[in-house]
Amino acid sequence: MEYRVTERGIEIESFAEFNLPETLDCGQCFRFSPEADGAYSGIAMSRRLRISDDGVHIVFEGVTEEEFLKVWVPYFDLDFDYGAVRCALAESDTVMRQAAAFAPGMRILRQDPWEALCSFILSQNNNIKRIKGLVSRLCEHFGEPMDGGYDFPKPEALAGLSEADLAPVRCGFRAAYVLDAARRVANGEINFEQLKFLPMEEARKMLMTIKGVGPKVAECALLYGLHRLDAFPVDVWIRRAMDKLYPNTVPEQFGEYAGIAQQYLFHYCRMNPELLKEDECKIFF
DNA sequence: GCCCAGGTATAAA
DNA sequence: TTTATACATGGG
Repeated sequence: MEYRVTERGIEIESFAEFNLPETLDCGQCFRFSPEADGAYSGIAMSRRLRISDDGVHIVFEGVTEEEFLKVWVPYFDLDFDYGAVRCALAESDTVMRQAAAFAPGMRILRQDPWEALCSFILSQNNNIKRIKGLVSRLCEHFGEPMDGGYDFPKPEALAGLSEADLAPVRCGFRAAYVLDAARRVANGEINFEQLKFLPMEEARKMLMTIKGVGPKVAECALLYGLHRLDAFPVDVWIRRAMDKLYPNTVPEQFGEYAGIAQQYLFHYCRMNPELLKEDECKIFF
């Protein structure tokens, strides 16, 4: 990844395979938000980041060379060729081609595994706007204060709490699930280093021993937190589309990039909800 | 009020 | 093994 050190921070040239809203506002993370000037600001990996893209340069504002290379190149997966994956997936069928073309600048972030697991436990039976609110309150109440915000709380900070303690988060029945996850991660029963390399089916099974973690949350933790691009797509919308598109097949058909395929489809469907309405019969039906 | 939201646990068929 | 329902909360 070519970059320049400037007085504003680290600059790279804008390129088609890195689009800020497509990457940071596609439902894979919940801690970034756009500002009035179009730049995105948020806290990830225990650091605040403001990042802007004027179409010529992408600027990691105030970031040092060391931090860029150590933190943000991995976080945004900048050394990986998403164009090649998009091309490969586009060959699989016409809907996948449209979905991949809809957000050509989407990348799969390498998020902190605990934050991803915990965020997607909170995500269940919820909408993205409210998920952001829950995550935000969890951080405000239990995360370390830092740089005009709060870090995502470590599992150890939550492991000793009670459901009553989590009341201000207003996450309802998910409180018990978050606590079980925090305890099991804190005491080492759930080991992310191990999950990173375990065969997919075993990794899913291990995560699903956590209360409130089913196949969907497990998939999200594996894809977004452990960068397992081969995680099975099990989102209900995607399953519905896939059952129609690919009858009598299994969702692993996208092989090592099943997770990326799922994220393209999810974003495409979420931004174009009419696609999944049977009576309007746009694409999937 | 009613419906739904990036689901899951639980019970029952 | 598959199918139905409750679950806390709040935005549309």
